[in-house]
Amino acid sequence: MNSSRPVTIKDIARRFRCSPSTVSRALNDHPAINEDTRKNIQEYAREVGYQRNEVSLSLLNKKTASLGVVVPTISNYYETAVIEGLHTVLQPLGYTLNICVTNENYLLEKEYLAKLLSNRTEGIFLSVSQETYDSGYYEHLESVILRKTPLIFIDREYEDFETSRATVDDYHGAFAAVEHLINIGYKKIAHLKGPNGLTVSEQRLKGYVDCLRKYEMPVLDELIINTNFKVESAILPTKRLLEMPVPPDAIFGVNDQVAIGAMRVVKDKDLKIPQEVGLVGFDNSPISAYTFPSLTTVSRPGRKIGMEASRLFLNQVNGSGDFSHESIVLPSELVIRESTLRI
Amino acid sequence: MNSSRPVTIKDIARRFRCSPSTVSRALNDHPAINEDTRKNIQEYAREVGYQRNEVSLSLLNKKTASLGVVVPTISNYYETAVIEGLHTVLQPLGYTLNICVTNENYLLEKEYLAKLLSNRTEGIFLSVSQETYDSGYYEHLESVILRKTPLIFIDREYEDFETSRATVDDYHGAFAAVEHLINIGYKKIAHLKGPNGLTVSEQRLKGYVDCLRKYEMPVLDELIINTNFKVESAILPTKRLLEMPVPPDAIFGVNDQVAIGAMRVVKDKDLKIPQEVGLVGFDNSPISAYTFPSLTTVSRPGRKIGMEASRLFLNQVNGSGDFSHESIVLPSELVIRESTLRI
DNA sequence: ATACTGAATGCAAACGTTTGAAAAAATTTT
DNA sequence: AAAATTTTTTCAAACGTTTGCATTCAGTAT
Repeated sequence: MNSSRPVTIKDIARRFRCSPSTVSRALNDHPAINEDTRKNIQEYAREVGYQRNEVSLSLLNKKTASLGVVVPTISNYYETAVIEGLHTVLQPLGYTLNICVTNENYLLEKEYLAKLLSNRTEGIFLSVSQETYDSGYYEHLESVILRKTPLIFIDREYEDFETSRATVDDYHGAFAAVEHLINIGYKKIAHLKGPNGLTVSEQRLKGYVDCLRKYEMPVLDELIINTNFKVESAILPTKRLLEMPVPPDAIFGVNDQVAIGAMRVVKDKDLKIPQEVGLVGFDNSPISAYTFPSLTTVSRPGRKIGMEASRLFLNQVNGSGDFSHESIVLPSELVIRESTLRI
Repeated sequence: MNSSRPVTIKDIARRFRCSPSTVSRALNDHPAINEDTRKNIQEYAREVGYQRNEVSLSLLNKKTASLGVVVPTISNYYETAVIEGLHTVLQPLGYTLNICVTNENYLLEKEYLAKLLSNRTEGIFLSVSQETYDSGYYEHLESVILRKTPLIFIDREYEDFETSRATVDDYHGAFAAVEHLINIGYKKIAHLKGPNGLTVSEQRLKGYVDCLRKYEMPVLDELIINTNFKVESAILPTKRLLEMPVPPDAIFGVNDQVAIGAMRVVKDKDLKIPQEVGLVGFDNSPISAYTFPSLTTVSRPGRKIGMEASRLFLNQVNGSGDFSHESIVLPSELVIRESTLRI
């Protein structure tokens, strides 16, 4: 059934009773080839739909022009934005992106990295899975380092390796968000935090905590509740918060999804936003501008992160002499909208 | 700088003063290899971090185990769900997914397909770009067909080719949505449609139109307005609708994003949902359940589509004898929520 | 006629791996 | 000790392409 073997240079050579070298040169417009020969061969090649076998070329040149992108998920606005950013820069340069989704799973991550190396990928963009982060097992990265395959961390970093990384300044973003709430006059600010162990979760939590401390407000454990970044994971925690004897008057969600989940619960309780409860998210996802009320949030430039990460990669590849390992931290910006617009 | 050439079988052979064949067999646990030799070689290989060069194997076996996924965008819930579905089925079978984003651009799509073929991809999942669809140029697919590379259409189909495809029943989903609005008692139903030319847009529009006709309601051009699937593209059209002398009392959005945009505008005008204006979306994206009010929508099983598409691919590959071209149409289901819960 | 130039083509090796068949080495049987 | 058998290893080809160097074949200058 799959009988139609792709046409090769040898096939063409046989047809013209010449050597493969001649065909190769003809197809590549080598000057030493007779004009007629060239034309005939090129025409015939087009006719039979010849297409260069890049696999053999990869083997010969030890260049694959393919890059690995290993991420925990792609069902998020932010992650897809990052990929888009990578794409924007790297596609025009001829690179192919190999996107691998780990589902926050250590074993899968390990497997993917091994596979990418086996496939002689020329560079890897990695946002480590939560399991990896939790466990602290980073042996699977050793081989990447050993092979000197450029490795760029995205967001979730690992400090023991000398690698480049591009991250967003989660800490200051969170800090600014909470400071904004305090400035407006909210007195009891809760935080729906992300999964334990992840840099993003921890950094945002730290921004929240440090800001409260700076303004000498108490940091209460019962006001810090876990979520898994998804809308529905915010529902129960928010309910719990609002049923406290003295409920919080503001909620800082670890991302927009969670904040929107909280918004729903607040409204179900017939509490006014922002008058009775203030709400802040994180990400500045497209939808955050169109909820009712619109959501105050912290922008997180995913596209830019992708583009910066590409730049870091290219620096390493083109870099003369030593690798120049760089750490890029993009600022995150507070975007004030209706959900905190207390008058 | 990139001085650390990966260790090859030849390197190991030299080290043990034996032939590459022996090393290869030792590494693959071939029975004809002496136990000691095997152990020594395997241990050494592990030590120096040997990793099989899959590129050379691909060349030898004419198998790449890589599949192309060509989609217009990945910044959508639905598309990422499809990819997740593909992933779920194909990753465990050892396939690598090569995700290519065309940005609805014909030239890029063409380029990607050529590249995938050159890289000897073993199958291609394609959701054609809008430009392709509009222009009707499908020549770039000829070579895929010619090479008998399994080609699975996702969503947007092209009827001139004998290929498999997996799509959602947009037509009946839309029909059901509008019928539901009519049943509840809405009298003047507008439609925020998707970009012209795309199957999804057209099918949903057709469902809308046919349903109105069935119930002998007028189909008014001024109630059908274009959007580009994004939230913000719904804002102006909805404003225009609501400023009509006799505004519509229900709006059917081509997707959830658009419906949520409309929701925002309706609320800005202080109109009650669902009492004064009914709203329906399409996709059943996670957020649609948590807007306020929650959004009635039509489910669109992206994950399932991905899994079905995988199945179609596997059928073709494993299929004895002729290709069995199949067309899978998954049903879409109405999910009734608060935005149409008129009492 | 002979040597020299230049154009056009072919040869062979290389990239890293696998594999059937042949060869070599070790072991057993007579 | 020779023959037969078994175990272990090597050879060589193959996958498709490129490329430096050699070769061939004209044509031109001496």
